[in-house]
Amino acid sequence: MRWKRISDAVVRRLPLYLRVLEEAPNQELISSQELGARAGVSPALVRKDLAWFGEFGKQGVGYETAYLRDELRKILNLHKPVPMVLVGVGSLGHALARYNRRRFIQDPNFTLELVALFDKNPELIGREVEGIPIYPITKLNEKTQELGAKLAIIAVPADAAQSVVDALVAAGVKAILNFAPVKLTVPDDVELADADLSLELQRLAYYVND
Amino acid sequence: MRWKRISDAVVRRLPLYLRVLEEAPNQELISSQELGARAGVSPALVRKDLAWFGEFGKQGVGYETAYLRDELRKILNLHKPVPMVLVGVGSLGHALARYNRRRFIQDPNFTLELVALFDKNPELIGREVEGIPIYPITKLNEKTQELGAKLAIIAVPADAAQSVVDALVAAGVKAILNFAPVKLTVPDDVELADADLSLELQRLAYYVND
DNA sequence: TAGATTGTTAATCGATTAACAATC
DNA sequence: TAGATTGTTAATCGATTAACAATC
Repeated sequence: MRWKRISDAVVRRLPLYLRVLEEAPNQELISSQELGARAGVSPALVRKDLAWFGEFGKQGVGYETAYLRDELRKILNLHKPVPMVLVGVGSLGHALARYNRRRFIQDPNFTLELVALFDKNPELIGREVEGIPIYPITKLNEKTQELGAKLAIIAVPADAAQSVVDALVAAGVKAILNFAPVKLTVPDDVELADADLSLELQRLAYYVND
Repeated sequence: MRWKRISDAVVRRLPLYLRVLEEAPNQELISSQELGARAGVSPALVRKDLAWFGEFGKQGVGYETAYLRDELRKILNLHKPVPMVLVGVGSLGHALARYNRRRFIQDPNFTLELVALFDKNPELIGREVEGIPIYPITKLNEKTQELGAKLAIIAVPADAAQSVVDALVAAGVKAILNFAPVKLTVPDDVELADADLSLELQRLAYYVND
């Protein structure tokens, strides 16, 4: 880590700020007031969040849009290509792969590049999705290391997820986005984010009054 | 709302507890200790969360698994079928529809039923995904009301998302899961959850040190 | 009865907001 | 200079944890 341990709540807002800045390329300056309004965050919190990483603004003036954008990209490691792998090319995995690849091709700001897919189904091996090859899961360790991927997406069935996580961690992956509906365990130095759609929908059902 | 306004942090954990209970159908009793351990939550917090909705346990004994499960289902409105619609049948929408439908068919505990899909692409109209019909977006209001759907999923491009949200709200939808990468606006009585995959991946990139 | 565990209150912790001196 | 806005400290708010009396 380049800075002291920053709270997850803070890190979560950084991509939000970055998006606002990327959507305002013709604007020279932006105040915490305006940045906050567009990101849905209070101006004070915008300033406090940014202050964890340095002094990016000028008193009485605001922040230089392009400069702050570049600094945020560096903080988020998005200033250079980030290779990424995906495990589990079922219908969800397939869709996620297409989604990401297209985003990568169409949006030059989006530097997260899916470079390999893995599945255990022999029928899928050798095929590709939007030009990304599908490898057998037995090649996971070798390929992941070869490609230098430190970020991974998991879209395998629940009962296979933990063993896939373990294999990814062994291959040096440091952050995982998990779509399988199970609680997974990772070492302290690996970040795990759950994108559990069923859980989210069940939560939303709470707000649906008869 | 059947109870006073309950914090979002609390509601978010309820489906987690429900899952643990559903995965332990042969166990008569469960303590806050055990329930918490399996859900990844402290025992004290489990008890406090549940206490917002009533007294479900017995001192010195714990909670009756089946009873607590049924109560949680009622709290989350999952004790009866919840009709749901999805707008935007691109590759992501398509995959989400398949994913949900299969889950609904295979898992009797999963009562969220996708009943209609909408898209503006004329080529898709009249087709179906896993037996769910695709309607033109012009029929959104009529069909949503007819089917009584109060929960919706949005998987349309960013620039179409706000107008879709407005149409859903007008049709009586009370909770929306949004996959489009934009900040959307809804009235106070509608719950909006963002499932912004790019944002989540960008956040994870922070943890990938060179 | 003795042991265990709930429901609840008080203490702690962390995150957000308010306020303002510094300064562009 | 006068007006505006940052970076930062202090105050507030809310969520989690600790502790324990009630009681099964």
